[in-house]
Amino acid sequence: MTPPPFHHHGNLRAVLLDAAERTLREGTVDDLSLRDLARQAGVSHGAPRSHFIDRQALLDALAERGFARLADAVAEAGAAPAGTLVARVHAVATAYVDFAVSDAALMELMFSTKGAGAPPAVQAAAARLFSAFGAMFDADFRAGHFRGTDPERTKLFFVAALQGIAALITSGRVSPGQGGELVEEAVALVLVDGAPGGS
Amino acid sequence: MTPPPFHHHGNLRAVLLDAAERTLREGTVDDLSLRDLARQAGVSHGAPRSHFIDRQALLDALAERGFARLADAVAEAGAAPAGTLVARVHAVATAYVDFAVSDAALMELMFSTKGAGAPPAVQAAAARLFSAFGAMFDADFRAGHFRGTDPERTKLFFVAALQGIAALITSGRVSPGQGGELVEEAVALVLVDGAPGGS
DNA sequence: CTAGTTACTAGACACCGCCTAGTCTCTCGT
DNA sequence: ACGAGAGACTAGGCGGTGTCTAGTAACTAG
Repeated sequence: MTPPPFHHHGNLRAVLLDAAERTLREGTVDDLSLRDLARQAGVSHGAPRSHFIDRQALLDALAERGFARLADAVAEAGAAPAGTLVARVHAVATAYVDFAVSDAALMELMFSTKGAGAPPAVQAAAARLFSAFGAMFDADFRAGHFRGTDPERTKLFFVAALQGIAALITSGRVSPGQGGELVEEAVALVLVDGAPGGS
Repeated sequence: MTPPPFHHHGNLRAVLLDAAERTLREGTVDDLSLRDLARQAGVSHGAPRSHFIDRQALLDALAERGFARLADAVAEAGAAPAGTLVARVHAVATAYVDFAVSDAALMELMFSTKGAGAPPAVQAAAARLFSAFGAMFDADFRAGHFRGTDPERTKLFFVAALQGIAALITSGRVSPGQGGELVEEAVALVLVDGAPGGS
């Protein structure tokens, strides 16, 4: 049953990434240690080097995964066919900051790739997230349901606001409850009919 | 003239903090090394321990300083007696994201203090920033010049938006130019008369 | 069957944060 | 005036980390 525990257990890369995500969920990015991950996986401290040339390479792979997961979560939240526009926007916004809050360390890692130094893979994953975000409400933008003049700018502003709200929550500056209020404020300010859908 | 270079040169703490800020301005937070700072200051590797019990203590002191500087910058930008409301809000917003962009690593450090684990000094400095931010436009809030229903919530949302814009810029997701546009969008959305003051 | 590539082990190096002991200097109470 | 104590700094050591290198075992292709 157990594959020969010697060499080539084959999925070390995935095991390391999973362990890293687990560690990341209950700590910060600098709690991540290649040697510790290797220990958790039961391999020697040099083993990860076969899959990640660098510590940074491990971090990049985690960021790429994170962007993909976030894009999925956002897309799923926005794919509700029924429901008002404001409800859908609210769902997307909530999905975004929920992800950012529950995976705060991952989020920090995703957005800490300095300048243009990020490898193409994570840049592509990030671009996929943003384009999915943008395309989701294009029709509603054209229908004039959003405030602002330039759709592109308004969309970008919206994700900026969500990002900032998440940052304020994870840094303990506001409570999760206040965070929810801020999300409502965000959708209220961005839509021309900003009445909260629930009330 | 030169103070005896042996013991007690007295301002080691300030020298270390200055060197740390310099290092931080052209690198990330984990480029900071107590030993390296000691080397820069020309003291032994154990010397910093007289002033900072921890590496974290050094980081906390940097964060405290950062909050104070940010609060000053914001207060100065908002203290222009003449000028329209939108111009003043725009100035404050620009000051905020300019600081966040030019001192990106410091900003990350300031907002990475996990939960309530921050020492009282930095919490106080952060509170001073936020209260200054809030008190600045209280009269205008009461006069109904801001959108939103709850002033407190709108103010918090505003700083969240600025924080997010800064995050998008420093992570290379948007250019500084786009950042400026996003700032204008932010003040336009937050004020009832959102016409840009410059045009 | 052999050659090469890949996944892993094991050891070393330099760096780091942290701790401890020792030394020097300044200050303060008597 | 002087001795005690506190503070600032030096020097050394410990465990941990990332990275590099050499060696080994397994799979794969010719």
